[in-house]
Amino acid sequence: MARISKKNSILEAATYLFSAKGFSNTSMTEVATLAEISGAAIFYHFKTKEDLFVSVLESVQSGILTEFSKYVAKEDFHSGLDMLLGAVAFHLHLSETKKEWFVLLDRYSTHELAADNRMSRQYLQDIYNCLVDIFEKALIVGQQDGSIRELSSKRTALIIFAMVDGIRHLENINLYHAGSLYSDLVALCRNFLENN
Amino acid sequence: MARISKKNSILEAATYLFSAKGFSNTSMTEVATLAEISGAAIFYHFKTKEDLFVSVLESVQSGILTEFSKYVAKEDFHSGLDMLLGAVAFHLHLSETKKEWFVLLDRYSTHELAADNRMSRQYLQDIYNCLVDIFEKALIVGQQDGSIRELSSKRTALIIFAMVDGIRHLENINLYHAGSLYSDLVALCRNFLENN
DNA sequence: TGCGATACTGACTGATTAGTCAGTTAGTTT
DNA sequence: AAACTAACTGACTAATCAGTCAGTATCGCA
Repeated sequence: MARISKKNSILEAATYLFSAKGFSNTSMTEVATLAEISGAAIFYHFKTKEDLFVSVLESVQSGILTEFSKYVAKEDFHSGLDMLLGAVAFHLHLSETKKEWFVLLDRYSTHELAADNRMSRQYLQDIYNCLVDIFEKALIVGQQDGSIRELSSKRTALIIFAMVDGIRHLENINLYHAGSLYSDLVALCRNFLENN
Repeated sequence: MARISKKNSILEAATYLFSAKGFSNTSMTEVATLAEISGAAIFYHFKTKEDLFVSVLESVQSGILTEFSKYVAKEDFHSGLDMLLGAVAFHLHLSETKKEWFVLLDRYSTHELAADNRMSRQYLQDIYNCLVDIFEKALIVGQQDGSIRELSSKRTALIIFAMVDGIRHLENINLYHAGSLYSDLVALCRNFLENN
């Protein structure tokens, strides 16, 4: 079998469609068409539509986790504050290059599914913990090296995550030109965190 | 006709269901059952399902606009900074008491519909402009009375809106206890805006 | 009383959907 | 070459859905 498994092209098609149109607005037939496979073939690889969705979520989880660990491994910072601002910028950057992932996470149906599907819930938890942890770690480093003032690292990490997330949403609703706010956001973070 | 029009109970049922389950996961039959009316009766009052949704959005728009104008009319502030922090708190408060409204606004389908429905787009624009304007006005007042330092009121208003919105989302994903972050958020705003 | 309009109902339809299944093809092993 | 298996297909089904329609009940009003 020279070509990479059809299973993968189903996953890719499903990721794109679930992200672009949502779970219930995407039919298995559409996924099959995009993956260039018969409708029935999907049910050979994935038991149900929900099963397919969980697999998509799994691949998003693995994608986000590896992207962030690659980023952390590569970059080298002068201070905790720089590390945090860099993480904010990288988060915003990744959410543009891998928009499908983040749009999928923003969809309510994703969280509704996670409410009664253990594995989905776990994947979501992994993702959010990864996204928040990177801020928290930077905050702790920054407080140790003196670049960031004293404050609860856990709560502050959540607040910063909420801010970044909020900016992303603002961009998605397409009423305001939120892209131009990235620099303001970074400035706000610096201003708020810096050890005067 | 002693009882208030059935049209209203359809709207109420639809608001609840569209918010709780999403547009495509809510069937007209469900709406009818909850409104205690026959399935066909909905189509007497509303031409299509999309038409019903637009009416729901209209009622949410009118609800949010009146709630905020009532708030603005009632409260009286010492300074622009107090006005802004009050608006943040009120926004968070309203999003708890009228959760259906805000959940509906968070749903992707709402924005997808607005993308090719002029009236929906207008209602959404009204809502977001209302929510952002209240921050912008407070920022301008605060800069005039000296309680808030110099910064772009438009961009800062958007950032603050994004923050508040982000906190709301964080609460909805139900992984973190975001309610406890309200005070941290207000503190951050004060710290960032205050004219040292 | 009777007319017309408003507000509804039950029974239906055509389209779409997730999922099934019996069978076929292609590759691997013996 | 025969046997076995993994990957896949086309044709189907049962359920659900938005929307239609012909008819009915209830009302104000002439």
